[in-house]
Amino acid sequence: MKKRKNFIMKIEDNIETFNSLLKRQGFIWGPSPEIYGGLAGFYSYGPAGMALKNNILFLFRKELRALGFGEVECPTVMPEIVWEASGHLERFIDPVIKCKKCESIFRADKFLKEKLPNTMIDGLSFEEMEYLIKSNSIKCPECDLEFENIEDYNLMLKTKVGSGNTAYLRPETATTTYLLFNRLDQVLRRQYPLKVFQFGKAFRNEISPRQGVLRMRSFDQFELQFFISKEQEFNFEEFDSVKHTKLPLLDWKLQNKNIEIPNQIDLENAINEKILKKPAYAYCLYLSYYLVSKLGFPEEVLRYRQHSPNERAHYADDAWDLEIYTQQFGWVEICGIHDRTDYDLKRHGKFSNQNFEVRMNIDSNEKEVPQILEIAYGIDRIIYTLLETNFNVEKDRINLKLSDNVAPNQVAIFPLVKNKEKIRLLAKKIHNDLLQELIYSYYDESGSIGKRYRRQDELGTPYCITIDYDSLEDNTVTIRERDSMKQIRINISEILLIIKNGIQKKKE
RNA sequence: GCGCCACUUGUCUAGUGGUUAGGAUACCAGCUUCCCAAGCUAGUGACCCGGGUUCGAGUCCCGGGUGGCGCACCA
Repeated sequence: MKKRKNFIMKIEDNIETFNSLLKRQGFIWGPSPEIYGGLAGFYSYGPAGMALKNNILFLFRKELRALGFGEVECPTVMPEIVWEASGHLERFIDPVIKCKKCESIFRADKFLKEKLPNTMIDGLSFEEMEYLIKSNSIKCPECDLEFENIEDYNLMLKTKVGSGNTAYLRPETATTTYLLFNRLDQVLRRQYPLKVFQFGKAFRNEISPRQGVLRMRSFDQFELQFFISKEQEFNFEEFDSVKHTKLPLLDWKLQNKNIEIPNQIDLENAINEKILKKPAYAYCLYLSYYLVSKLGFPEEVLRYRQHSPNERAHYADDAWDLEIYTQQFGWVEICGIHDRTDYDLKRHGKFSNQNFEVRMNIDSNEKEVPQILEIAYGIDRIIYTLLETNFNVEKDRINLKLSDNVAPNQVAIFPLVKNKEKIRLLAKKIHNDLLQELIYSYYDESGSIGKRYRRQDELGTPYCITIDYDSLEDNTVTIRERDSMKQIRINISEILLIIKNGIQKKKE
């Protein structure tokens, strides 16, 4: 009889393998709703993705609590006046001209600037721009038809509340945090800088969302705010303890020279060399790095890139992006650090007729409107980049090298064979005991032992514990480490400690 | 939004007008198994949606959706 050749499945080391892993293992699904064909820019998280996300949120919250931050949560819908005050209404509505024939769409102001280089376009009203189009007989470059009126394309999702009041879904969480300023000032007892953060959904009606979860129309932000005095920005206590931290900084002057490689520079030097202006802002760069460093990104994929002056948002005095290098999309912004000055509070003070001037320095009677420094993470982008940069194809397996503290399953428990009842029962007992200790344990008895190891490797589970015949005699089990695939034999009573502290301690 | 291309089970794919829509893998049930995707047996599961052409459409045509690339957009 002919023996069938062992089938060895070749795992392709490419981005398609990664993309299918995201779906197969239940990290990210979409566009949602998939059964109806999907709506572009909207995605869902499966159980594995949600477990990962919750682990990240838990870590961030724990760290921030230790640093004295308070957490708030605001509505996702806010009335029109909020966005008038914040400047988003003006900045997020683009005037566009549409060709009636071929449906081509252009930004009206940019298009006019190009066609009429000698005319001042900035600040013109829609009517004035329409007049320019008609008087100069400006035509569609595609099909030569004359343009008619200007329409607005609104990047904010608009809705009606109650009896028809116009409201918008927030395009960022930050603004909604600022609206709580007078409350926070009281409840945080004027201990400046006030430190707060908010996690939640924000919405942008992207014209054409692409790149999967990197440009969603509904996405999660995690935004930290410092309300701080001008004096404190330059004289910031915590800066001293972090000033020797080196960060990979790519300022805009380097970018202008087409330099792509950041300088590893310590923060004190960055201040001295005027790459950064304010120690408090430099501390924000440090803090943004500190939180991300808990998640297990490889060192070499991370950099800080400064916005050039004309790339900055309407409110920003200085802006740097924390970027991660990905195979699929190149450098991806996962966090923006913005010096928003007193722009937001001044505007909201004015539009709401509130006085947001406070006395921030006990030595002085002077009042001032606080400055705001912001650290804004895109949680979905963190999840995507973390998964992609931790994804590895090894000889005959996929290994998702997630850190112990973010992996969806902390440990998996297997009976070596499933047809020996005593082994199964012991395995289930160990599994249940771990669940009781709030360890995310996963029980699996189906297929061969090797297949079960592979399943967990794809989910990034750092440890697998196998209960075998010897376990019944001497209360020991094998624990197998994901990356090395090495196993050691430990006592059942040691499991909990090893899961909590990592296997390194045991080896030493 | 525009142009070009694509869309078949959970995933990857074969299928150019008549197929019980094929395979791999996954999953599930059972057997086996003293540690890394083994083997055996059985099973579930798909033509993106709508319309048209045709005796007959996964296949051709039109519209829509979604994705990829290019343009535009991305405070």
